[in-house]
Amino acid sequence: MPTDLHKILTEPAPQVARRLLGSLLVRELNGHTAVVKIVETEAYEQTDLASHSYRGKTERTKVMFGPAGHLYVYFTYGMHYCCNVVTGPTGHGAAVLVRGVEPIDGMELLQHNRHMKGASLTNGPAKLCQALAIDKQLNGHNLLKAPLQLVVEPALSDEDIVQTTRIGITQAIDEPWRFYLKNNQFVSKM
DNA sequence: TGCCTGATGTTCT
DNA sequence: GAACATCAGGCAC
Repeated sequence: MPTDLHKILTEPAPQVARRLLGSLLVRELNGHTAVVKIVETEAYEQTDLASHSYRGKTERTKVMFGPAGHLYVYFTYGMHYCCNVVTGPTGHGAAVLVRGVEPIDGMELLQHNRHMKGASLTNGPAKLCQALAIDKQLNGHNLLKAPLQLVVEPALSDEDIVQTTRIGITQAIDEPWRFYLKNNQFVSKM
């Protein structure tokens, strides 16, 4: 892993969550390529009651305790996948949930996977997983490699970023660890 | 526009 | 056996 990227991803999860805004995900599937920009994230730390890693390492959460820069995919509500970027040093259970992405290229591939168009294509954690065809087969995947690559872009200025409390959770709801880009239609509405 | 609910399976208590 | 980091569709207003 490039030193700078490794340095970025081993920072505390809230810092990584903020830093990943504007970064790109490159997905290769069936000879097609889709590129999306991350516009909404949430941080989950090991000390955080809402985090899957809070209760320690289990068969499900072991990826979160692995090296930074890997993908943690989990299945929820019986029908949805959500994807996280593992952060922090190995042995530390932290990750950044990707909640919203903006299509940059390969729109046809995303629309094909979602059977629809518009902002609701990728404005939610389970939606973007469906659009990018991310499922448990990619759990533990190294994000430096195809078919799913993370490309970190230069940090954005504070003026472009909004920081709020997290949504869609029932524990530790007061932690201000949700970050999203201002005026972006691909940020989830909830 | 906004609230409510059903779908559905894995994980942990 | 209950909780769950969700979504889409239906209904009332």
